Amino acid sequence: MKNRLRVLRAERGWSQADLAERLGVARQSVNAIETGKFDPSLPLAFRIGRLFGLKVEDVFEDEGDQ
Amino acid sequence: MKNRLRVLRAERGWSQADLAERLGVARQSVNAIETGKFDPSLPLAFRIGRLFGLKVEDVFEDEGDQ
DNA sequence: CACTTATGTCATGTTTGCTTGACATTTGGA
DNA sequence: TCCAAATGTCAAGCAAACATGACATAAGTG
Repeated sequence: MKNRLRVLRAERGWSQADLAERLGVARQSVNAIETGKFDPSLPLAFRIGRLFGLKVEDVFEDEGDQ
Repeated sequence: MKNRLRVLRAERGWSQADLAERLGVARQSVNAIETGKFDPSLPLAFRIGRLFGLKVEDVFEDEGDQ
């Protein structure tokens, strides 16, 4: 499950802490998602999509495997 | 987080066990998602969308609250 | 140089997603 | 009516998604 979070965030000039605050999660959670340590929950994925004005599919790319 | 899983499944004449097998999860997990006990993980939400040929947003409806 | 900001990471703990196994209830068909 | 399939639910356990706090490092800026 790859994602474009780092690019989208950088485009807006936000730090990981900025994004975390807007999403209502910890900074470490944003970092972990960006660095691929784990995938967000579905509710969080929806909040991310809503924040960037994108569909979930346009932020996260399913790799089919598993 | 509401979802149309029960309707989509019924349209295809599948039991919860049928759907669970196609998704690679336990029957109880399908039941728990349909009855709103918890939301699926993001990877599982993608598998569900792919199985029904729909976008995640067309299966799950974010209620904004949390 | 000293200081701040951003990022990465580790450790520990709680909550949630999901499992297996079991059992009760409902529903449909023979 | 009897039986089987479908559904709902509970309990116990594991793994993943969070949280908090701490620390290291790199890069910029005064």
